[in-house]
Parts: sequence; C-alpha cells; structure tokens
Amino acid sequence: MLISVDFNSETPIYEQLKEQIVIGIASGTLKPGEQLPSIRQMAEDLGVNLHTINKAYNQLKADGLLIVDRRKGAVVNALTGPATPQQKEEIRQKIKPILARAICFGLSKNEIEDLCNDLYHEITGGNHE
Amino acid sequence: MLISVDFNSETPIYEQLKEQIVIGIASGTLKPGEQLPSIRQMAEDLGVNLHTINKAYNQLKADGLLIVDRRKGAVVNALTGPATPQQKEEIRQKIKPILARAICFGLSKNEIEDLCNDLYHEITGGNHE
DNA sequence: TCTTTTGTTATATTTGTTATATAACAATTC
DNA sequence: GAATTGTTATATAACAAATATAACAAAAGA
Repeated sequence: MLISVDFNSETPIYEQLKEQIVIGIASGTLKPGEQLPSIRQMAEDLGVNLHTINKAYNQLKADGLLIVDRRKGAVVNALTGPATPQQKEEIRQKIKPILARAICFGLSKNEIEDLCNDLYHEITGGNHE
Repeated sequence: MLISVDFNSETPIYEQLKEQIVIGIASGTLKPGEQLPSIRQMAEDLGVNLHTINKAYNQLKADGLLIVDRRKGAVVNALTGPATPQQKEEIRQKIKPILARAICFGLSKNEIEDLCNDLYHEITGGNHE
C-alpha cells in the first residue's frame, strides 16, 4: 500500500493519511488483518514526525477501522457488519454541505448520481460486491 | 433566512456560515438578487466579530456564489449555468474520502444512493427541478 | 539475558488558523 | 452633513498542526 503526502495541501497531513488508509480499506487494497507499517517506520518513509502518524492511527482506531496494540502494531479491523445509525448520520452530515455546493454549481441530480456511481466504482474497483 | 451558529462545534464559525448560506442558495430560500444582511448587522445578530462574517462572504464571493459591492452589500449571484470541469473536480475530490468512509462503515451501494437522493430532496425540497 | 522495536506518554517549541478588538478609510445612502 | 457600507490594517488571544526530544513498559528476536 503506497501512501504519499502533499506538504503544500491545505488538508492536514494526518487527515491525508487517514483518507488514504480509509480508501485503502474501502478498496480492499488493505484487507482485514493486514498490518500497517509501525508509526516510526511510516514517519520515516513519509518524512514526517512520529506523532503525526500516531494521531492518524489513533483516530482510525477510535473509528473502529484499525486495531492498535503494542505487539502487532496497527492492524486493519474486520468490517463490523451493517452501519450504525450514528455512522449513517455522520456520513449524512458530512455529505450535505458538499451536495448543496454541487447544486449551487449547477450540477443536476443525474450528474450527482453519476458522480457518486463513478466514485463508488473507482474506489471499489470491482474488487468486492 | 435564519442563520445560527454553534460555538462548541469543531467546524469554524465562518465555515458554518458558508455552509448555511450555500444550503440556502441551493434550496432556493435565498434567491438570485436577494440581499444578505450587512457584515456588521450579521455579526451583531450572531454575536460574532465583523471579520468572521467578512471572511465567509468573501470566500463565497471567490466561489462566484455572492456578489459583494459597497452599495448593495452581499447579493446572491445568479447561477452561471452548467458546472465547470474545475467545479466538478472539486466536488469529486471532496466527496471521495467521505464515500470511502461510508463503504468502510458497511454502507451498501444502494444505501449510499438512497442517502444522496434523500439529501438532494431535503435540500431542494421540491422547490425547483 | 541483552538488544531492538513496539506503542505510549510527556514536555516544549514553532507555525498557521481562527476569532476578537479597535481603528481608520473611501464610497454610497439618506 | 450624518450614517452606513465594504475594505483594510494592526494587535492580541486561543487553539490546532507539526516538530523535536525524551523517556517508559511491553514484547520480539538474537
């Protein structure tokens, strides 16, 4: 799993990390049980501080997407089945302002549907269901 | 148009403002040509600083969603027709990590489609196309 | 056993963002 | 002329992001 960081981006480094790992899990590139590099290793690879990686890993742990323990390091967690109402609500609240922005930009309902479908397939890539 | 601010939220005040105005425009609650309160008025109403409002207005101006001039204050801009490729790309890049997160949480393709449709109708509310 | 590596925790510093507080300016409105 | 508008400038406080070190306990490998 190849991870890169844009130091000139407005999005914080630990957020970029989180996003790429999440995409990796969603795409199946990172499979449940798979081990991520140690925080020190990853920090060295990307040229960033140890704490930046630690922050990303711990937030993904809080999300239930990683298991972090001293023996095995960071391990991809098995998907826990259907999404909880809280998880759905979080997704909803995050998408809403972007959708409104898209509508303001003049995107039609069909264009939005197509965009989401495109992205869904770009992420899953036909790897699973 | 009623705007409220949550001071305990993690999202910055000027971002909350932007989001609500954008939703207002997308929903048709704010119509093209309609005038927003002056930055001082809005600042007083919400109990925040003048510069916080100014920042939100100016970023929406940069997005082409508002016209700000000294005579009329902040005015809702007319939609400029179909979205530009740059605008579409921006929306795409913003939605992608959220979609990946949704997939990790176990949301199916159908659930995502339904969620987007729900949100679309919640925003537009049957007001226009 | 010794060494190394692991995640964890703590402290301190630097930098950038957010938000506020004032103040002043030029242009427009009444 | 007085009031209101957006604009600009400066200063300050609070917070987040990122780095730099350092140390600790637990586990792994030699």
